[in-house]
Amino acid sequence: METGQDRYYSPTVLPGVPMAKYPFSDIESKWQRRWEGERTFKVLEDSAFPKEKRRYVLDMFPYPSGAGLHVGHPEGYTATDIHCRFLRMRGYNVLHPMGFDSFGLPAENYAIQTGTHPAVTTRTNIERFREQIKALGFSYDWDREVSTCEEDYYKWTQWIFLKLFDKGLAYEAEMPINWCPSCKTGLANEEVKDGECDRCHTKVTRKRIRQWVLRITAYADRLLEDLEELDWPEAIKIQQRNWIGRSEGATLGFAVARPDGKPSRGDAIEVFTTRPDTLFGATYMVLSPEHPLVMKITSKGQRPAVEAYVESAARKSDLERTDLAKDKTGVFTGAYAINPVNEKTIPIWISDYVLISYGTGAIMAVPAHDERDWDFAKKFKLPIIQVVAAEGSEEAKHGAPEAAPAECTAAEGVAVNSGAWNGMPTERFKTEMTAWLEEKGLGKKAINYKLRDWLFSRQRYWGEPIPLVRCPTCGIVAIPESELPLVLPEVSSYTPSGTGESPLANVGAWLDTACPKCGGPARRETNTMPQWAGSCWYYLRYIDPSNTEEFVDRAKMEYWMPVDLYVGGAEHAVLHLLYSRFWHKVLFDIGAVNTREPFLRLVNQGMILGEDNQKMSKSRGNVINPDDIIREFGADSMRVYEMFMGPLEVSKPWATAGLVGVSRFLERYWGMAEKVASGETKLADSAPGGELLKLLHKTVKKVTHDTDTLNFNTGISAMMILSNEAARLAELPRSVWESMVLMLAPYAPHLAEELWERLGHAESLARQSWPAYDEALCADDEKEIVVQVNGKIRERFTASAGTSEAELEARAKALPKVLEWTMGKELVKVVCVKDKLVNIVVKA
RNA sequence: GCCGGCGUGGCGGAACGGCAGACGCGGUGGACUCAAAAUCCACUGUCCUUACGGGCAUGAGGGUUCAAGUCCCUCCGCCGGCACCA
Repeated sequence: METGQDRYYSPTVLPGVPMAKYPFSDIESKWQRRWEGERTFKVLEDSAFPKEKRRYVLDMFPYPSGAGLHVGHPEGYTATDIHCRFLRMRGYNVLHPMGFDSFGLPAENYAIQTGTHPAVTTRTNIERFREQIKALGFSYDWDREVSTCEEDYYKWTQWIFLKLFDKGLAYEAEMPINWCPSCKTGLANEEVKDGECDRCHTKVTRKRIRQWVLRITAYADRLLEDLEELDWPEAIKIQQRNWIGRSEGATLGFAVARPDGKPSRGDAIEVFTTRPDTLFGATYMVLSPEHPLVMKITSKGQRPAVEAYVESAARKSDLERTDLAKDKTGVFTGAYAINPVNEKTIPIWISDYVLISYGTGAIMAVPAHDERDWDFAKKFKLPIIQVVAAEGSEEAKHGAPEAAPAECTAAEGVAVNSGAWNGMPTERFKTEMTAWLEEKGLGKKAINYKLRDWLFSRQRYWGEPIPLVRCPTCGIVAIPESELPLVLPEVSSYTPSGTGESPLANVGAWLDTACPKCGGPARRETNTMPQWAGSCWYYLRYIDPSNTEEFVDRAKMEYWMPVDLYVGGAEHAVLHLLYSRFWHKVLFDIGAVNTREPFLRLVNQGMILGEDNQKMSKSRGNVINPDDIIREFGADSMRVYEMFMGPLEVSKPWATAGLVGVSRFLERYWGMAEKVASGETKLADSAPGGELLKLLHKTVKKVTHDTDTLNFNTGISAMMILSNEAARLAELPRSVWESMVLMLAPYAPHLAEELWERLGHAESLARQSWPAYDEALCADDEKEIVVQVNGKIRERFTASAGTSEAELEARAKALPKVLEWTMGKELVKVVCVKDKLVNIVVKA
């Protein structure tokens, strides 16, 4: 249907949008072939580049879904590509790789439906993704591509797991886990959002199964502290800090009281508190329903009620337990504990507002100074005693009644109703009380984290098999490194087995093996690793992707690491970024990497929304497909438009209409080249002068700076201004035109290469020197000086740059317009800013 | 509820505490054309004024300052994260 002539025009995307005129399709495929054929972007560890002239610029690699690329993917990829091309032109050796995060549920679910092996689906999808990514002309070194589901990759994922296992950082536990009934697999805490599965939004339930767990909590402090040294968005650091949730306080024991009121010898209830200063206000205790002491201390009379409560709590999902947060529930156990500071007997309750998984699973309740305890005490009519008073208040000075305050407050202040400590400020009281507890052997300083260990096993097929065997005599045994990779076997059915085990449990021939230690019969681990495993270390494999001896060569790793710039979506704020930091630190500890942190600088690109300002989604029908855009407008237009839309870090709506402005900008370059070719514009060898020279240098300065700092939108704007001016010229100085083409190159590399070639250069401009600018030529000789009277602009005049403030003031005061506004008024003061303004302040 | 981030023309967005609205889209008028498209030129925050000019404008209200979109306080709205973590 298409004729040669209207090949570049299609009315389908946006009727009424003008056709593009330059032959971008031919140009883009030509240069993509050239780059590929000549390995233009292949990069080696060349020692001629000193350390400071090397850069590792990393994109978050995609999961190759069946839907193909959407316009969000190329945003970050374009940004890094522009930056990398710029760096190469500035003489840097740049590592810029791409790969695929290719284990994961979608391919496996498709396999369950159709019987197609996930590897087949995955490879097809990767082909498609790679093609789409290449169509945008990114300067990746494709020789370094990795794919996490390939044996020669996951061999090393398994190898790292064994290192974790050797270090005691991987352990097996039977515990209630987050279970997604739809994915039929366990989930890490980080993968549960609002009680729903992060991936499929099914409500998560609880289930007890045998699990592999990684001891990420052992690294909590380092994961927290080392955030300080990272050049990451503050928001992401805060999210990680909150997720780790470090809190300082004390643990202390409360003895359980015997019927006669004396402390029993054996049972003490240990609690964690961040407010040891409020101990005198602890009027009751609460155990989590799962607390091991519950049944032991419960009195006969309360037993039926307690048992019923424990059982109903067990039946509730985490979501229900937190959803019903507003209304507290609980049951008295019939037992009492003794408050160690005043030996008062206080009742012990159980309630599900106390979590078994945090702290000790038990609390001392201080209802006067904790909102949750307050609600609970009010509901069950438990005593409330104020023990903190606002500094300077009446209570602080003269003491408070031993009763409930008007309202609950967690604010700090000074102690009241606290015996000898009365009047002591909270901060000091905390330390003194902790010291007192330590001295008496009742408690000690303690630190707690919200972070939980990482539930690492999945009951699914399409992931890295965990390289362990279970031997009846030797227990859990790691398989020897020489047997890696432990290859994922073929299965007849991908459906998870009903028992909650992975489909691997049904592959007898694979399952039954010999124990590597004793040689006796043993059974392989059937769980696989979560999707995060492969992405935890892929940035290291890019450095040495085909090494069969090591996960990465030491010298090469030292050549490139750490990653200088990492660009990707903010959705990985805690998950991927916390997990990889953890693995990296483990690798650091075993001497396998040379830096404590993997990613020095992190930038999150904002989301690209649909034209309706909503999140792009199939159901909303507002999805823009990059293939269509490339076909209608070309990859260069797509690249430049995505960068022109606004700052990289913010979310912004797509507007195909806005794309035409960028398209026109690129066409102008083409048009200029055509005019040069036809002789309509003369390409002059003479040097530019005057305003044009100044504009050129200003533009080079601006584009240099903005490309370096990733402020692409304003850089493009500067090039537009220059090109608007240059296009008017009948005589175009060659040096101006060449600089324009070179500056355009990182942004619209195909067009720029074509224009460069038409300028008579045989070599690609990929490593041409970036244009230089002369600071002196960036400054204006004449400055427009604004004259304000009482802060309002009344007049302006021009003065040569650097004119003294005194002269500016004199000239400003003499202007007729200014005299009109100041006549007959009292002069208060005059503010002068060199090269900018004069503000005359007068009074009526 | 708590913790972040953001509110600027019709739209996307610019703006070291110093000319608010760069650049682009859209719109209006004009040139070119038989006509259109493309291209080029001019105008384009808003109100008052024939004009010259002037007033008002960066979510709302206060404050600091000679000067505030920018700094501080209060409030409102939107987006993101966390959510009984003792």
